[in-house]
Amino acid sequence: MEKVRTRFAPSPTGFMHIGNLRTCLYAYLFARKHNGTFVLRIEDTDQERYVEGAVDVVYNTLKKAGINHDEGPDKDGGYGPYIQSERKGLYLQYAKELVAKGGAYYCFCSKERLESLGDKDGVHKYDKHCLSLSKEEVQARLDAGEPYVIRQNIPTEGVSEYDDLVFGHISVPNEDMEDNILIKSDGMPTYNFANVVDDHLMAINYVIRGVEYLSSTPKYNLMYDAFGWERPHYMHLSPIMKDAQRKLSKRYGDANFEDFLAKGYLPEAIVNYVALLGWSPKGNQEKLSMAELIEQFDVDGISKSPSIFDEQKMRWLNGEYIKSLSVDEFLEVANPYFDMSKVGDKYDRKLLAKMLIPRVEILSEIPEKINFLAEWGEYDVDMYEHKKMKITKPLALRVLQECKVVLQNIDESKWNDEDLKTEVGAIAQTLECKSGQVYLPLRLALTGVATTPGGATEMAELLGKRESLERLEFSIGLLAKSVE
RNA sequence: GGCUCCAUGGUCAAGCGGUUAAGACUCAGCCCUCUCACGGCUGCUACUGGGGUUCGAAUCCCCAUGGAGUCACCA
Repeated sequence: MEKVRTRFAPSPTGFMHIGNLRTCLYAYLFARKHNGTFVLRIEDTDQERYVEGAVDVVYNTLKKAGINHDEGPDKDGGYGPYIQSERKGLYLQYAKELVAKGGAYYCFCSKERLESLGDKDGVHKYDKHCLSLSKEEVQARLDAGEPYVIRQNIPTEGVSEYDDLVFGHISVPNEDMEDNILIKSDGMPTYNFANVVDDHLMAINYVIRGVEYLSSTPKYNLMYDAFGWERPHYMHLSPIMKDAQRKLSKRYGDANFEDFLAKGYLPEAIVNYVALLGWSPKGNQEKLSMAELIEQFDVDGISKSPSIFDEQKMRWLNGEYIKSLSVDEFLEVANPYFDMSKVGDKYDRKLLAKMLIPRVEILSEIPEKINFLAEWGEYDVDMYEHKKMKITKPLALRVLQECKVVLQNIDESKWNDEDLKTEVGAIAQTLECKSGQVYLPLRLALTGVATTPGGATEMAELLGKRESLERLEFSIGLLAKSVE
C-alpha cells in the first residue's frame, strides 16, 4: 500500500459540528491506522462566512479531541500553504492547463441566457453553448476583456464509474452531469475545483468526506483523468441525523462539540461516541480509547445508512468515562461545576467527588445533586414514615435520640464513614431494630431530603461532627413537635 | 421530478447462503441495599412489503414502499 495521506478540510466557521468531527476523526483514524499522514487544510475561500479567530477554534477543538495533525498551517510538511486563501493564485493556471487539455473551456454566457435554459422540469443544465466557440473567437473575446468563467467539459454520453471504499461501485451517466463552473467570473475557483487541485497538490490519496459528494465524485475523477493525475481513493460517510428525517445540524439545537463540552461531556466520551456512530468495531467493546480506536478502525465497519444521534447513549458512555476517573481526575474537570453550585467549597470536595463519581453521567448534573446541602431548613417530617422499613415517626424519634447520644461521644478523629458505620450499626443492636431503621432516619435528619448521593454515615462525615449534631438536634426538635 | 445511494428492535448496530438473528443504550422486573446511584441477573421489542434464484435466504436478483444525498459563479 502506498503511503496514506488523508486530510480534514474545514471551513473556519467558529464551531465544530459533530458531523464534521466524525469525518475528521475517521480521516485521522484511517491515517494513523496505516501509519499515514493526516493533513489539516483550512478552506476559507468563502469570505462571507469568515469568522475572526475561527482557525484557532479548529486547532483547539482538534487538540481537545485528541486529534493531532501532521501537517497544517502551523506545521509545514512541504505541501503548503495549507490555507486556501493563500493559494488563490494557483488555481487559474491549472484551469488554463485543463482548458488546453480539453477538460474545460471558456464560457461567456450571460446570466440572462443561463436563466433561460430551464428545461421542462425547470431544472437548469448548461447546454455547452460556448464549447463550440473557435479558439480564435475565444481569444478575441478574452482580449476584449469580456467577463468569462471556465467550465468543466463533461462527455455527453457514456457512464463514469469508480469504486468507493464504503459504498462500493458507483456509476453515474455522464449526461446527468453538468458542465460546472471551475473558475468564477471573479477569477476565483469554485469549491469543487479548488478541492481537486488542492488534494492533488497535497498528494492526498484517500479522500474521506460526507456522502453529499458521492454522486459528484465522478466529475472530480474526470478532472483527475483530464489532468493526467492519479485518482485518489474515496471513502464517503453517511450523515448523522437528528431523527429519521432531519439531518443533525446547528439549526436543530446543540450539535457542536463545544456545546457538549459545556454541558459537561468529556471530550474522550464525545469522540468515542461519535466514532461509534456509523462505524462499529469487530468485538463488543464500546468504550474505546483513541489508541484502541486507531487499532480497531476498519473501513469494513463503516455503515452506509444514516445514523441517528442518540444523546442518551452518549450520556451513558460519558458516565462510563466518569466512573473510570480517579478522585483527582474527577475534581480537575468537576471543580467548575462545584463552583457553580450553591455549596461552593464549604465541604470536602474529595468526599463529594467519591460520592458523585458513580452517580453522575454528565458534569452539569453536579450542582443539582449537591445543592440540598446548602438548602438546610424545615422539611416535611412525614418522610420519616416508611412502611416497607416499618419505620414510624415515634420510632424514628427514638432512633434519633439514641443517635445523638452515640454521636456526641465519638471522637473527631474517628469521625469518618467507616468508624461511624460501626458505631451507628451498634445502635440497631441496642435498640433491637434493623440497621436500616437507624440509617434511614439518621440520613433524613442530617439532610432533610429523601434522596442523597450517599448514605447516612457518608453524609455525617461530609458535614463534620459539629454540623451533624446541630442538624440532628434540629431534626429531633422538628420531629418531636409532630409526634406529640 | 431526473440521477446516485441506503433499508435488521424505539436508538446505535453484529450478521456476508444453513445462527435459538449477537451486543450496547433505553424501558420493565428482580437481587444487592440506609435513600439515590453503582454492580449483578432476567425480560420486552427487529430482518419494510411482494415476487424470484436456491435443497435452504436477513444475507443474492427484480419490483414496490420508505428514507438520504444531489441537481448553484455555496462550500
